[in-house]
Amino acid sequence: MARFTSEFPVFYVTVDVVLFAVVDDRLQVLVVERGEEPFAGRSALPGGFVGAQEDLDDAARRELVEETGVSADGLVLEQLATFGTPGRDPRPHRVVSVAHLAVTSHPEVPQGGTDAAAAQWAPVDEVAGTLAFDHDTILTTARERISSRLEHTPLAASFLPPEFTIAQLRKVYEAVWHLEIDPGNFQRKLRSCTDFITPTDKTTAALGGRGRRAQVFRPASDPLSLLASPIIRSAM
Amino acid sequence: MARFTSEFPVFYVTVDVVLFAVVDDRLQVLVVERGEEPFAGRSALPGGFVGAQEDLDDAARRELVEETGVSADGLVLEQLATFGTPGRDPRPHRVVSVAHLAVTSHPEVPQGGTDAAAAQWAPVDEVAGTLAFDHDTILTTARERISSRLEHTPLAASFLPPEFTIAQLRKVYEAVWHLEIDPGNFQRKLRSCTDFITPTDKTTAALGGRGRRAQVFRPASDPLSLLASPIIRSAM
DNA sequence: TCAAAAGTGTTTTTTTTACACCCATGC
DNA sequence: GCATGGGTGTAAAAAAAACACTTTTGA
Repeated sequence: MARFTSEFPVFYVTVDVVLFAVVDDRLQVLVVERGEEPFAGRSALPGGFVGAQEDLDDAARRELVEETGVSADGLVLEQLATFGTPGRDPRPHRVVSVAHLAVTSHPEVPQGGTDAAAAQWAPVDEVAGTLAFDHDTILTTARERISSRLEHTPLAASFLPPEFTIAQLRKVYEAVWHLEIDPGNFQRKLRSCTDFITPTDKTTAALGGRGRRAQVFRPASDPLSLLASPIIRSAM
Repeated sequence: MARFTSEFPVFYVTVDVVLFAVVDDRLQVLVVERGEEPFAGRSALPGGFVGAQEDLDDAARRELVEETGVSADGLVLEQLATFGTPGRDPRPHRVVSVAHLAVTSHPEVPQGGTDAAAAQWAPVDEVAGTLAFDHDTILTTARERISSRLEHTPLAASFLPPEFTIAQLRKVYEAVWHLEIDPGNFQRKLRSCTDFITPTDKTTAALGGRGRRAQVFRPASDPLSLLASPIIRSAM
């Protein structure tokens, strides 16, 4: 498609996306099964080549939707890091991949139809160590980043629908950080962060569980920016 | 040099380096004066094209040394972010730049000789807003990252020679964070972080100032890893 | 009535901050 | 001596952690 002649080396540039969600109280990542060599049949992160006039994060969003069929609305996405070691792709040409971190609150995968057939959610702990290319390294980097983002920004709400309870938020922290948090202290702490969440006038309808109905909250500011200032300071 | 024909778009990949040092108790950055269009005569970050078989951080280190003549030993370098918006380089081809963050403890610039003639240290506050390409954006990103690294890792020692006093370390924090830190509290806090610094049996010889001689410290672990766990928690 | 989840109260512990004060040294 | 920077002491304030306890609901 493009022909290039130059005095400098040229590269392919791809994007890969680590899309996280909390499903069944566990941190899960969206992976696709590779249909072609190299690594045919192995799991890999969704991703692909960046268009000639396409911005990097646009490419990441596009590839994610194309390859997995997840919906792009409300999807939080930020650049993670770039992986460019010579030989990271076993094919002859040099491929540099700009990895992105993304979070979704509705972790469905529309089965059938497009490429999405090969996409599925997998618990991070189970899939770690099994991925194609250098995607295990990318996944590790992404886990570190997501932990840090939860500590320093209001990102946790991005794992949840627009309205949620404090207990749901707590389960996000517990899933990502892999520890138990005292419900009472968490309650107080989050209620004091008015830049993070604001109460609505609703309580949970009789959904599912027993126990007292919980107050419903919303993120304090839309759009929920990844650039927000530190919110949560310690792991409790 | 390389000829490429492909069904996918191809890119040039460059590296840019934001090299910080603390000079005269101010955070300074190494910039080069551009000799060619575009942006001839303007200041820019040192950087250049990645070699066909070269790793990204190797390229960053190489370009830094080639363009500025700083010594590479003891240089701490980590990937910052990748900038690839179409049109960020006004020339016709698409150029994606992988920016790196670096810190040096000996901010000399060997004058004369190679390309280094055009390199100089400049206070970050003064140079911000004046750089070529999208280098102002890169610099802003780098400042945020360096602040964060100082808070969460033992990176501050990388600004100093192998042996240093607590007051010197304090001045690094003050320069980067742009605030004053209580010397007494800082002393106690740092002395309690035994993973960060360890005392030597020396005190400062009669160097420069009046006042009591200070205890000399060393980084606790060599090599001083950027991956170390959080050290300093609040800004005091 | 009992278990489970929401939410509040209270106490203890730890960390942070402010700032007074002593020590050592050059001028 | 005295100003300057190094370093310690101490107490108040704030934050974090632990955990008992009350409330509200479904079964």
